[in-house]
Amino acid sequence: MDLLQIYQCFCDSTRLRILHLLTQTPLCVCHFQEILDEPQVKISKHLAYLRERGMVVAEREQNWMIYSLPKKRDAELELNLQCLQDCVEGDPIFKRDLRNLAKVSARSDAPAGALRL
Amino acid sequence: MDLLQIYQCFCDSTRLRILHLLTQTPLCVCHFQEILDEPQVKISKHLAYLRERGMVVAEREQNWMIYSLPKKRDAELELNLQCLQDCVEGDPIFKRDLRNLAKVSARSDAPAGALRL
DNA sequence: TTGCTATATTCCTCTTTGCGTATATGCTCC
DNA sequence: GGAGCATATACGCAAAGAGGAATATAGCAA
Repeated sequence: MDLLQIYQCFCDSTRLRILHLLTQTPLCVCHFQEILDEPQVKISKHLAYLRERGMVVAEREQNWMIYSLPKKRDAELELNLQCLQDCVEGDPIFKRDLRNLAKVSARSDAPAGALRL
Repeated sequence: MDLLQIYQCFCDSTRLRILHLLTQTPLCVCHFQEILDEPQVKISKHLAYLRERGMVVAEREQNWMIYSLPKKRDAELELNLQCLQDCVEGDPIFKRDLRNLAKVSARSDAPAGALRL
């Protein structure tokens, strides 16, 4: 995974929001659906895109697929994720996503692997 | 110019190399051609792409168009340009670009507005 | 088995992007 | 004016991307 692929992954708003959420906690697809308020197919395809490029990893837990950032990330990804977090500070959409994440996590109806906050 | 547009501008290798060079100095099109060793039309179109999105500004100086980063850049662009510089530290292609830039600037046959190192 | 939930994939369409060839524009000098 | 240099734009094309509708797959429960 090189720098160019990082930027390619970053250049869609849904993917940006997904990655931003994953800097907080692992999540399953239905959480993304609820937090981002986007259709399942859209979420699923963007997650596949990210996965093919090594930006996220997935593991199945019963019915759910838990997506997370890879444990070992190389320096470029780490730098850019940090930069992303700095950049979206104060952005209303990303802030709302975090609020929605808090709501979802408060319910704690999540599979064990997700929502490790 | 929002964050998404920044990433869209960053997700092509020619544009990345152009922006990387511009963090060093303003340059005209023929300098990019020589430093990057890419055809004129390719350079010109990527510069147009960047210009349309406010990532670079251009001013004419006689026959030449001098491209540079905007004097006032908002925080997101600044952060990402810094991140880019950190990320390409040690990358052979970007290093070669800098060497080629040094060669070109040593010749100092540049229009007055370019190569303000 | 059947049914249900969660997720992935296929098919299709539309738009954007990237590149090359060719041509146009803008400026300067004669 | 014309020639020549530097740069931009138009056109065509192939490939990638994004989204929706429909369908397929995987796991679980009864």
